[in-house]
Amino acid sequence: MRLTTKGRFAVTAMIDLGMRHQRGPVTLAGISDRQRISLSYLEQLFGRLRRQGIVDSVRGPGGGYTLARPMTEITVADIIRAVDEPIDATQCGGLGNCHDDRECMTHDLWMSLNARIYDYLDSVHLAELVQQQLDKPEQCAGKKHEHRRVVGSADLKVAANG
Amino acid sequence: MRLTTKGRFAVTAMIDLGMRHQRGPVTLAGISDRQRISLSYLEQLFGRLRRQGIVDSVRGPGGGYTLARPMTEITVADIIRAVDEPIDATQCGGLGNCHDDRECMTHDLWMSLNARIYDYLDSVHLAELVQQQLDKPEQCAGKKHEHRRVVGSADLKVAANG
DNA sequence: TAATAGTTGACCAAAATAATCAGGATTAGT
DNA sequence: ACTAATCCTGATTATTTTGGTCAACTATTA
Ligand code: FES
Ligand code: FES
Repeated sequence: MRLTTKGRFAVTAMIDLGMRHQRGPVTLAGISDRQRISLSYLEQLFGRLRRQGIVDSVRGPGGGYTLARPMTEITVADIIRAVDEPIDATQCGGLGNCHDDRECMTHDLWMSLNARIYDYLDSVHLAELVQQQLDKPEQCAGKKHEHRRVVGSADLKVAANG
Repeated sequence: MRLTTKGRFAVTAMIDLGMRHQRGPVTLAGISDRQRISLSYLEQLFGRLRRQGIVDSVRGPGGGYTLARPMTEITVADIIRAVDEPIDATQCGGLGNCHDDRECMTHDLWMSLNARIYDYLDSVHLAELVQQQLDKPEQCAGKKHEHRRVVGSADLKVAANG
């Protein structure tokens, strides 16, 4: 399990896709423009998402990407797993080349920690995140925008200009 | 929030420390040998952990590192926060330099996702992980074992608070 | 007291690895 | 044929990881 900007970009892009997939295929150029993510990078990410069966692609003019499954059946963990290929296990790489009993602690430890985090990320569905975005009143609709503190713990300090 | 091998190594090392801090300071050389983590890397990691007040250091012969707080008051998020300096927010960096209405989705999205993950990792204490290791019988004592891609979703269940 | 050895502390630089981007090739609609 | 889009493969950049050196500190020993 790895959690970097790569996985986050993928989740962001998938939400963008989820918000407008009803109106036909969504182009990566559009996502790139809206979310300010490099088009080349998106292509790479969606290449993996497609091979993992999370999205479908339509080539040619009028094409783009569309969801391969309903949003309720796509979890955040699915997305991250697809683009951020999982670390196998530990330094043993699944071969168990540790010769003593103590080294295996690392192995089990990472595996269980991974499992716990995955277990959580598997409980968050794309539908929730999309709905969460749609529920927001036009927070920054053209004018000065004001961020609500949807999250309790982070010290969200935003300097809204205006 | 970032979750890479860096944070994982730190967690692994902290569990090793937690398992034997009762018998006095633990040397990084010992952790390096047991967990197969580069000594230089450990020094770097524990330098941060010390500055964050998570561990204390004792120099000279018989020295090493010891926990600065009881294990029940150290969370996984604490450790990861200490070694893996958190990403600020998004590309706007908390300043809201997005000029249009749509970009802010990224901001709130990442913030809330971060908060959810931190919220979870804050609920996992070092004491649990240490106990989890101590509870394990000799899992791979000289025996050959094969590893699989257990990172599915429900393959590896964790018995927390055992 | 003085010397010695074991240990952290801070720093730098190279090597390994991963993230990010650029350009061209391929497919399909008009 | 032309264009809009996905696909593919390599290059560039950033980050992680390791290795090394030297100084500071402290317990042990002579
Ligand atoms: S067997 Fe995988 S780390 Fe020991
Ligand atoms: S204000 Fe932070 S991303 Fe728009």
